[in-house]
Amino acid sequence: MSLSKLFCCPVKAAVAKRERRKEARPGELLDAALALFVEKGFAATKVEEVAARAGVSKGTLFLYFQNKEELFKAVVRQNISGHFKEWNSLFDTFEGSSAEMICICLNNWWNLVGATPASGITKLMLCEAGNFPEIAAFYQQEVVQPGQTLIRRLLQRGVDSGEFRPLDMDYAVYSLIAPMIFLILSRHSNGVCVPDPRALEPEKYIASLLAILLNGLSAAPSPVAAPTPKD
Amino acid sequence: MSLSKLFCCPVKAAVAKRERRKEARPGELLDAALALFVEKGFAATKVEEVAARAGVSKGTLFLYFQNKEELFKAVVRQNISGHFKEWNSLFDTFEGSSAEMICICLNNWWNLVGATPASGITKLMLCEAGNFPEIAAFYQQEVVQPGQTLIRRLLQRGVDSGEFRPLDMDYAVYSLIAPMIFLILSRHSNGVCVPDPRALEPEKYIASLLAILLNGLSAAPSPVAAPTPKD
Amino acid sequence: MSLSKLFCCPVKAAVAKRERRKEARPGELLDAALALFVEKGFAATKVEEVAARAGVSKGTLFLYFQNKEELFKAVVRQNISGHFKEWNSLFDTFEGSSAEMICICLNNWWNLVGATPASGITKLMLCEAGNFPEIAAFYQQEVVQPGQTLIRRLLQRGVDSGEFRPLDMDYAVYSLIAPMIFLILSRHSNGVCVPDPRALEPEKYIASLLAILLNGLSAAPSPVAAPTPKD
Amino acid sequence: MSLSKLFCCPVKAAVAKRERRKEARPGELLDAALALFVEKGFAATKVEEVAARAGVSKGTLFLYFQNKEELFKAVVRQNISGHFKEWNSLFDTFEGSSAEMICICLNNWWNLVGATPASGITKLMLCEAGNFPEIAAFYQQEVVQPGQTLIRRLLQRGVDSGEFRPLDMDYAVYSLIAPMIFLILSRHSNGVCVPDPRALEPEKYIASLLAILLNGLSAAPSPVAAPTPKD
DNA sequence: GATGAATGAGGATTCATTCAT
DNA sequence: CATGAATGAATCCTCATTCAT
Repeated sequence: MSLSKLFCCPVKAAVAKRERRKEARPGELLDAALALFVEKGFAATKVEEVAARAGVSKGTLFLYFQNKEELFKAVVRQNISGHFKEWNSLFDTFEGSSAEMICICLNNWWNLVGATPASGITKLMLCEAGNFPEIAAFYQQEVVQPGQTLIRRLLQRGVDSGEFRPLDMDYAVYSLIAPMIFLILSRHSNGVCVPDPRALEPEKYIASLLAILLNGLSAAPSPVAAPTPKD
Repeated sequence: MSLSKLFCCPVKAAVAKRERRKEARPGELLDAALALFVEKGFAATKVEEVAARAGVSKGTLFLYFQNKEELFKAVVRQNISGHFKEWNSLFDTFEGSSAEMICICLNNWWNLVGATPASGITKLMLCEAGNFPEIAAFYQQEVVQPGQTLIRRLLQRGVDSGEFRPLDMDYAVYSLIAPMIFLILSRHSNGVCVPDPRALEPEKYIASLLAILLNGLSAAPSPVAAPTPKD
Repeated sequence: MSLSKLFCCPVKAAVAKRERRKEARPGELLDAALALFVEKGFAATKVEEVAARAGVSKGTLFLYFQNKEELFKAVVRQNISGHFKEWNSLFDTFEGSSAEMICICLNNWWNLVGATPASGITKLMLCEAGNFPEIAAFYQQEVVQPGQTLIRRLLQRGVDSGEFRPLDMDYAVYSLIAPMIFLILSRHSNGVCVPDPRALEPEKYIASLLAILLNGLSAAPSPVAAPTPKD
Repeated sequence: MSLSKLFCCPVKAAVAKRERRKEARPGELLDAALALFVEKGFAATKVEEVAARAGVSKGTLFLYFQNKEELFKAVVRQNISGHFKEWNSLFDTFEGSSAEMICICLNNWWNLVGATPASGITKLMLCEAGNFPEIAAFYQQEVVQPGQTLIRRLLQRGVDSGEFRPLDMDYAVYSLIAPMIFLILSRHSNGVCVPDPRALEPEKYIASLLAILLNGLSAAPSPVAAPTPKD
């Protein structure tokens, strides 16, 4: 063992405990804040609660975030998952059917986003969009737009290949988006979406949804034409 | 013109107007409160704003509602549409196909609920469910359960008649519920659901949705089986 | 007595008590704030103390002043006496000697400003100038400049008439300003200017000062030349 | 060059410097504190700012001073100039005229106190006297009283020698004290004393003042009697 | 000794609620 | 009934002070 190791390491170790905490703090606070903001909303969440949940005192929170609003913004920024690059490249290289691809995407999204705490951010944004227009705009740009674009490409691919029937893309995209938002909300809505959220198994819901949806999108001639309402 | 008219009538009229206003007060306050609660959330809405929007003073609000929380409850109660009796009887007497019925129901719902201010209540409940468990439970009982039951009957009717394929009802209901919730949210989410809410025409969205969904539900043999994901 | 009086007056009287209070509040608060700011400084004064001294609660203060800083500004604005118009016209019409005029001015100033609570504003400005640059600039423009201009005219009048010897006005003005500032400070300095402020009778101080000063300003040949320091 | 020099000397030097710094710390902190207290007042000055200005961390400040108040006291103590012994002995041995002596004293005071950072202590005391009664009393005892006594002896000497006219000493002393206080304040008042402090050259101000004052004090018969106001 | 992360008492500010008019 | 001035509990945020490293 070299001398430098003899001298450097203990120093490092001594510093470590405090340093590690210091570096962990912002993350712990953001996690606590996410949970509470999602549960109670921005206004109804007290900074002291956030601090307490993160195991620190009120004052400590303000060492890391200028104020409650900055904390909120940081929460949103941290939890906006940047999966789009990955998903887009998956899209470019995928060789199977579009139905298969949609199936994979939805399940993938659930595992990477929907099932994680990050999903709470959608509920948060839905509730607080009115109070944080800039953040809402940021979220729209970073999440809503890329997501919609990706889904549009997914569907277009199926249409182009003749796998799906012709679609009005401006509306068809929501056939996939709406269920994802619903799935997230059902987890945070205390019975307002789904009587017993625990009875809703996301994988089964996705499977059930896809069974209907993919069949509905299919280009194969359907004997049942959707009736047009004559209001 | 007689003196009595000059003096009495205006007074009478003034009183009448006032009386009418007096009786209208609670309603005006509830409308104002709904709008603001939906826009900003319960905690972030100031009672003074509500009063101002209703054209009365802060104090007056407290003549009609014990406190802010009671105001909230009243807002929810007032805006919970009691359309289920009507819809259930419609269901019992309807003679057409189930696809047609679903189509009518959705469009009907949009006109009677979705397009009215009452729809804001759903957004409100989604956001505040965590802070008002009793109200959430009440909403669940009065809206979520009956709604789900009705939709379940709707689908079951189609399955029973052989119009729809067999369905796992516990999940299939959400194929219809999710889009409705999404439609409501898109109006209140400031770009968080839909980049430009004004570009989303509800009637077209419903039509597009039904075109896919009813096709997907149809019992006619479909050449495209939903692929099962192998994670 | 006219009918209108019969009906209007009682109403007026009924409203009066509350109204009067409402109109009196800002003044009461400003008086309380002046006293406390002068005594303890801006930062060390708690808004609750100000409110308490004015006989109201914390919250009431914020009905009349946006925040503590606005309260401070309002205190300065209210207490900046606008005596300069009056003094300038006095100057224009005065017919006696300049010495006499100076004498009158100083005593007049003492009675109208120095002896009133408004004098505390000078101490306040001296202490807080660093923390409130804009207000300091405002004070400089509204008080310091006009005051200095007036004094300069006073002295110039005496020089022009041959009553006073030639003076370097840029410095001579301070022969009169310094004592006034000193007089004000002595009241607020807790022994830091004058061991026992109560032993300093302002009128006597002014008289003593004038006895020396006017003699010193006089154009009459003086047998004692001020020695020039050879550093 | 020997190795020992290469390795030992720098180390020694480094230690030496540090030692020197270590001993210098309290002084650097006191200087920083003086500057900031004078500029912003006691309450508005943050200990962290003081530490930063002194180039150390917040914690270090508390190694040298129990708390902020003790720091304040130390600042006052350090900056109270102990020139009185010196000046008193000068007084006892001086052989020239009293006018000359006053002239020398004022210029001497300016050079030793007025022009140095120590002068800021007067402004500080004036502003904070109300919040630190004990320190104000200490300052009064150590500075105000000796200063006043010295000036009184100065004037009395002139009166006794027939150089000055008879004076009411209780007030005459302030003819000299007021200008000194004014001179100090003008440096720290941001335009509240003097529109442009940089335009006020202290030496010229002192000269101008003495020219008027000594002439005014002179025993030579003056043709202008100070008029008595008849308010 | 020196550091700076952590603390929590203290103070500014907001806003639901009351009540005299 | 309606008003809006007044209240003070509740909350955000600051900063002097402590203490583990």
